[in-house]
Amino acid sequence: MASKMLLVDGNSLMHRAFHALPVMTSDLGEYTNALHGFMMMLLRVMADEKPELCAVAFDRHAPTFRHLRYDAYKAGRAPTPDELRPQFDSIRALLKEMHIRIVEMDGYEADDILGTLSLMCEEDGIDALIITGDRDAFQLAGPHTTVLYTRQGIKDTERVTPAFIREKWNLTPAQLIDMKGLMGDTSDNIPGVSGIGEKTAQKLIERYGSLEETLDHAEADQKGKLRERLMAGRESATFSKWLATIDRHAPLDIRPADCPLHNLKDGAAMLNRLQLRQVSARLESLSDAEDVSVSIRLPESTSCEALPRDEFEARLAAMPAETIALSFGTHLCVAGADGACVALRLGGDLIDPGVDEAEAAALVQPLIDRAGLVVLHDLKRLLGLGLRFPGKVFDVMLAGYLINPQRRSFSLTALCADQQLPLDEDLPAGAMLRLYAQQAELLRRDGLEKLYNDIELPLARVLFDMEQAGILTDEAALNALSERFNRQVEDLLAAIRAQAGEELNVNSPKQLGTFLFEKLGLPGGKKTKTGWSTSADVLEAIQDEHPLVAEVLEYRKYAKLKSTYVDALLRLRDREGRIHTSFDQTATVTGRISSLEPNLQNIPVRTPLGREIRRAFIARPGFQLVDADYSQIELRVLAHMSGDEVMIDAFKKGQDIHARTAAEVYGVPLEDVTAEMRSSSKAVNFGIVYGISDFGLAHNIGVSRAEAAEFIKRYFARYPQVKRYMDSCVTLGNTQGYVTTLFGRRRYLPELSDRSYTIRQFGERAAMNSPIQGTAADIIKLAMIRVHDALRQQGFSARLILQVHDELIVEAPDEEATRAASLLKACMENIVSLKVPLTAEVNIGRSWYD
DNA sequence: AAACTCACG
DNA sequence: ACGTACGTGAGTTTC
Repeated sequence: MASKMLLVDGNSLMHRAFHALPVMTSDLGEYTNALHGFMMMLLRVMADEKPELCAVAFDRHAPTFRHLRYDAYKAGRAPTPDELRPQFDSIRALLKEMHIRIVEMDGYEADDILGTLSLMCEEDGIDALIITGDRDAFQLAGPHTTVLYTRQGIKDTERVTPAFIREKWNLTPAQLIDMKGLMGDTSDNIPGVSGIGEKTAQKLIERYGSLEETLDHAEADQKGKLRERLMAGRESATFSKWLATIDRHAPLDIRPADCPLHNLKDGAAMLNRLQLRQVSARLESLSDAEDVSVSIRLPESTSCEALPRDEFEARLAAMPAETIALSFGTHLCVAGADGACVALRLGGDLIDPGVDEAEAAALVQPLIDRAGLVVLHDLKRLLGLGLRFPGKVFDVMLAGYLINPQRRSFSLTALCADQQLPLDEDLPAGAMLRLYAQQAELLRRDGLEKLYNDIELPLARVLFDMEQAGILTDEAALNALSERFNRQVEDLLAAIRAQAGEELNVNSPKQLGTFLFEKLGLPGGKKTKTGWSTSADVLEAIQDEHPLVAEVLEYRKYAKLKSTYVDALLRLRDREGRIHTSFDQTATVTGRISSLEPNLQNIPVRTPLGREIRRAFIARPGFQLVDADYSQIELRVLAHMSGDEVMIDAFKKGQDIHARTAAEVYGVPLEDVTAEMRSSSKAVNFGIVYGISDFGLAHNIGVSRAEAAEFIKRYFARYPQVKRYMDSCVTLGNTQGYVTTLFGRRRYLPELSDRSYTIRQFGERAAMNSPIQGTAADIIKLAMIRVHDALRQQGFSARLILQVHDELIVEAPDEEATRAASLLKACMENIVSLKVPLTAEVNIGRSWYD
């Protein structure tokens, strides 16, 4: 395979980065915004393209006559801003640290150097990739030279190839210079022919092929104004073409092979000193990326047919099995990389009986057992059919989730549509092979391979085991609660209706709102789009106005507990009394997992009454529940990711973080912090993690917006690096279009460029919250895999059975409980090493309540 | 199916 | 002038 060289227009990219980003400084006051933008861009392209060679070119000032091109160029430009100029020295130093070759030469612009190097690449059989924000470089595009043009800002790049240029102007790359000779370029101070713009220039060059031909035929072919202009502008046009022509023969004393990339990480120290943490993180992940390239020969076309059972079985037995894809839907469909594709009709009706799913699974198992790689959709579901996958697996659903967690569906249909792959809904295995090839490339390009291989795929097996295990519930306890709640609901309902004097449906917000705010005339603000709001906070505010209001609140509490929890749990118990939730690994945009049918991640705990429900979740006889939860994981993640010294110090010292925050913000010694001070500081800490706004904080802790704003201001004054980090999240979201967790999980943020201010604000909060929430999710997922595997390897009977975001629950035999507790705690605390310790609190008890 | 409400981290 | 804390799932009513 030909190697690849990255050619960077240093000046152009620095200017682009500078103007795209707000001014940033290190704590020593060095300007860093252009550095940040430049490096993010460069590292992203490196991650995407994996070049072996790289050089960065800079313009070099040269005051002699020979270097007219440079002066002409310079004359048209505003002087370099004071905040940018010093950053050129810094970028040179940084590139040196990273062993990236800088190329510059008196009298030559960066684009001459890139033109020369790209020509050398063509001679040496190397693919050249030129990164620039200068459209002049388009002329350099060729069969082995692609221009990555950074558009407005630095997040978008356009791949400019000869085909692209042909598409857009119907010209060759070289003809762009002729066109420019005619039209000129005000930003580069190229005069062109006055009165001729892009459209006319393009038409003329398209017709005559070159500037010279155009000018030679002007007198005979043209008439009127155009003829006059062309004839008058002849000299200017020729000069302009010369100005626009990039010199591809600069006398450089290096060749592409002299510019290998190596030891990029040596730049880390300088990045840290400049506090370019995001760049650091990206540099880190860049070098860590594994190369798990896919090599399968995809068949030209797959025609697939449904076969009778015997024939199907025979074809499977004969199928080559280096790589196979299989899908269970209306058919069991199996495709091999050789293009063979066979299917078996499943679960039909009485007239046209298909084969039973479990039976079909048994038929295909031998093929799976000898397969080198099985491509499938939703491993966890297939495990549920009784299939086993001893070898390598590629799950297109999980891959799709990592590639973009935001899409609403990860069905095979949706994923294929996403990648523009045709799909036969009944016989999709062939399409799955193509989908796999495309996704594998995307995972590699986006640095998601580690997340896929080390987290999501192994986690699917862990979640499957957890779902199968389930959790035991105490039927008698649930029945008792049901009856107790039922009595309360009935009594309260009767009391409410008696006072109301009508058969009010308290469950109907519409009826309730009308009654409270219109019939009774209680004060209440209209809040929802359809009418009166009757939410708890509204009702709590008017409790004293009428005794009925408090009773409605009471009623709601009991009704909720009964219907959503107690009764639902009773319904969902299996024969042994165990409840099996389903974990959805692709439901959230941040990387958390969700739980459904029933949702065991929102079992009440905050109120004493609700907490009673946890008494019904128990260990089976002779077993204990071992429960461990991370303490303040999100704030610890924030401390790590922001690098904030104060916050890191608090966690290192094992301090109560909310009290420490209060001490900082109120400016009092830790021991003088009152409960009230701690409580409001706790709310601010939550707010920080959510992406703070003064309005939100004010709303939450019941102070004025101005007071909340002041609070936030003082907070950021004491935690300046948190402030800086939050800002950088938003900046990153804007520049690259997404934010990432510590492990590289992405969330795209189209909201940031929405027309609506409200939606953009939302995007900013999501940009701040997602890396934190997502990193915490990554960490606990890793811990789950470790716990699951460790329990088995060490011969425990104990099993992981539940996850509630920052909490893991294991069911362990009595005699294993203590050891399981230690293992759980150790796994969770040591799964990653951050700048602050992670701590997990463990409890052992017969019930979840305990 | 959407809206409202409320349970959790 | 606008209108907001982040991430979920479920039961009920209403359209």
